[in-house]
Amino acid sequence: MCSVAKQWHIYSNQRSMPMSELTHKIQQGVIEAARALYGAELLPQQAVIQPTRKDFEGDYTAVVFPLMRLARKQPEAIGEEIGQWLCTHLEEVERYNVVKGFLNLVIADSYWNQFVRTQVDATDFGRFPASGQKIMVEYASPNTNKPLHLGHIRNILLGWSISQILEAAGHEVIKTQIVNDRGIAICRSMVAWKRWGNGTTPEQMGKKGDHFVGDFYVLFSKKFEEEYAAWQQTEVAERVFAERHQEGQSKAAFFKAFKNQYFNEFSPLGAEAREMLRKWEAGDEETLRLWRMMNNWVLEGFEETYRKLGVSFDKTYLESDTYLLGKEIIEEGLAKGIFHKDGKRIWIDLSNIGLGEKTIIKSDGTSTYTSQDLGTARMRYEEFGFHRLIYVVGDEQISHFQGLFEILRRLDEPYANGLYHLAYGMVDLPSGRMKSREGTVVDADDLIEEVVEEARQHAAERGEIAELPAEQQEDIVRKIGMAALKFFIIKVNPRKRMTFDPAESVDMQGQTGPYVQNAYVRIRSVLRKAADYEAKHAADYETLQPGERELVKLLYQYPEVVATAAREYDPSHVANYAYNLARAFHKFYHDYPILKAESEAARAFRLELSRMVARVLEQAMHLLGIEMPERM
RNA sequence: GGCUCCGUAGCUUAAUUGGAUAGAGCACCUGACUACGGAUCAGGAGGUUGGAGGUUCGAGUCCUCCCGGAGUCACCA
Repeated sequence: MCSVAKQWHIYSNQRSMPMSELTHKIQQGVIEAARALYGAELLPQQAVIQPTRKDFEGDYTAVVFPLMRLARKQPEAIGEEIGQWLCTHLEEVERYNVVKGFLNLVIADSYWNQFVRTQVDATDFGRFPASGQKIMVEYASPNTNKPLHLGHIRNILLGWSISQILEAAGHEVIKTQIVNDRGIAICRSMVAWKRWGNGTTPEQMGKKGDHFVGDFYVLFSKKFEEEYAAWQQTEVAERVFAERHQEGQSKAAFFKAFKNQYFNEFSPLGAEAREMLRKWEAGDEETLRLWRMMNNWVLEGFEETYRKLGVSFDKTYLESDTYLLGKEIIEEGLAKGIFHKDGKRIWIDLSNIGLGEKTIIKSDGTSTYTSQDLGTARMRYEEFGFHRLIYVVGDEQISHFQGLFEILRRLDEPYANGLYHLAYGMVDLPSGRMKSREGTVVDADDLIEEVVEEARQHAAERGEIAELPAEQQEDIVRKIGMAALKFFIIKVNPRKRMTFDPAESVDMQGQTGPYVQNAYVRIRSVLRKAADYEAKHAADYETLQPGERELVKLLYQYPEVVATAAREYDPSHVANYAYNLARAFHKFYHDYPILKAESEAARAFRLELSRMVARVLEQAMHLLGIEMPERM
C-alpha cells in the first residue's frame, strides 16, 4: 500500500478542472492501461473519472465508452481489461466491477483509513499553498442616502465568502468596498435635515445613523410628492400639460412621466437640492460640513451592520474621492485614437461588442460612471498591483462591465485580462420585486434581528442551553440565526435570481445552516464524553462500514470542492457540500454507535472520523462566514 | 426589436461541466429512541427537466427554431 500524500495536491486537466490525487492517479492509470492494452493515446478528457453513483458498488468510476473506437471492442470487454490492469498496477484499487460501459473501482479500506488518520489534524487540509496571485474583490457599493437592504446582504455575503474561498485556494485577497457618498441623492437628505431636522442627531433620537439619514431621504420624497401634487393644480401646470403632452395621453399619465422634469425645471425643493449639489461641487465649507456630518452618521450605521454580518474590508473607497479620477487615462485614450471628442464630450465606439457609442465625458465636461470606473481601476492597480479584480455587482450592470473591460483591454492596461464581473441575480420577494416606493424593501437590520429572534424562540422551546449564562446563550442564538440567514442566501447559485421567502429563511430544519451546525454540535458533544480515547487504535480498524466509507469519501472531496468554488467564484458549492457532509454524518450517527462501538479499534476510528467531520464542517462553514456554536 | 441571462416535483433548489434509474429540502402522509442531543433518521407520494427537432454509444447540460420570464440597450449611478 502506498502512503497517502503528505501534502495535499490538486491536479488540473486541460480544462483546469480541479482533481484530487486519487482521481488523477486513476486517470493516469486508465491512460497507461489504454496504451499498454490497445496502443492507444488517450487525452485526459477522454479518460473520465467520477465518484461512483450511490446505487452501484465502488468508489470511483471510469467511463470507458470513449475507448470503444480505439480498442475496437465492446464496452464490457474494455471495462474488464482496464479493470484488471488497474487492479494489478494501482495499489489503491482493490477490486472492480463493470456495468455497461462503466468501470467501478473499489478503493482499499486501508487507504481510506490511513487518509483519515493522517489528515484529521492536518491544518492545511482544504487550504492550498500560496499561488502568488493577488486578487482584489469589490463587493459592496452602498449609497449613503439609505440603509442597507436584502439586496446588499446577498452582495455582501457573496463577496465575503468568495474572498474567503479565494484565500483558502491560496490567493492573497484584498477586500474592498466603494461607497457612493456624493450626488443628488445625499443632497436630498441634506435639504430635508436642514429644513425639518431641527438640528437633531441620531444619538439624540436613539437611532442608527443610516436609518436616521434614510428617514430624511424618505421625508424629502414625501414633501416633494406633496409639492408636486399641489403644483399640478396650478395654471403653470395646466399650460405645461397643454404644451407638452402627447396625443391621447391622459393627465395622470403625463404627470407621472413628468416627475423628473418637474424636479429639474419647476420644483423649489428640487432647486434647493440642486443648489446643494452645486455648492458641494464648488467646495462650499458649510455644505461640506453638513455633508461630512451626515455621511459619517450613515457610515457608522453601515459599520454596525457589517459587524453584525461578520464582514469587514481591507480598503474603503469613497466616490467623493474617486469621481474625478480618469483624466489621465482619458488623455491617453484620446492620444491613442481610441476615444473621440465632440466639443467637450468624449466617447468610444463599442459597436464591435454590440454596445454602440459609449459616453465617457459628458458634453458639459463632467464625469460619468464609466470614467470613474476607468480611473478607479487604474488607481487600484497602481496601489495594489493585483492580478485579478473581481467586481461583485448585480447582473443589471452586465453590459456596463462588458464595456468597461473592453475599454481597458483596448487601452492595453496590464490587468485588463484579469477583470471579472461576478454578476449575481436580484433578490425577489414572494410578492415580487422589492420596491422602495411601495415599502416592500426588506431592511438588513430588521432581517438580522428577525432571524436571531426566531433562533431565540427555538432555543427557548428546546431548553438545551437554558442553564448557560445569558451572555453565552445570546452568542449561540446569534450564531444560529445568522447561520440560517446566510446559508439560505448562499446555497443558491449566485447568478440565479432568487426568491427570498422570509418564512423559509428562518427555517432551522432540513437544508439549512442550523442543520449543519447541529451535526457539528453533536460531534462536539460526543467528543466531550470521549475525552480519554486513544487515537492510535484506529489503525487496527480494518473493514469500513458503508456509512463510514460514505463519510470518508466526502471528506476526501473537500479540497476539490474548495478549488471548484474558487475557480467558478461560486460559494454555493461549498454550502451544498457542507449540507451533504452534515447529512451523511447525521445518518452515520444514527446507524452506528460511536462511544459504545463493538471494538476499541472501531471506537477510535469513529471518533477520529467524527473529529475530522467536525473540523471540515467548521472550515467549510467558515468559508461562508458562518460560525459554529459548541452547543445549541 | 437587438444583445445577455434564466425556465427542473405544488414551493425553494442540486446535478462532478456530455455519463448510469434527474438528487435534496419545505409542505403532505406513515414510521423510529428507556440509545452518543429528535434542530435527527427511515419510508410513501410527487418529474415528458417550458415545447419541437438535431448532433452521438449517451443530452437537464451542446446546436437550431419556437413559448414564457427577467435584465439591458443614458451625456443615471
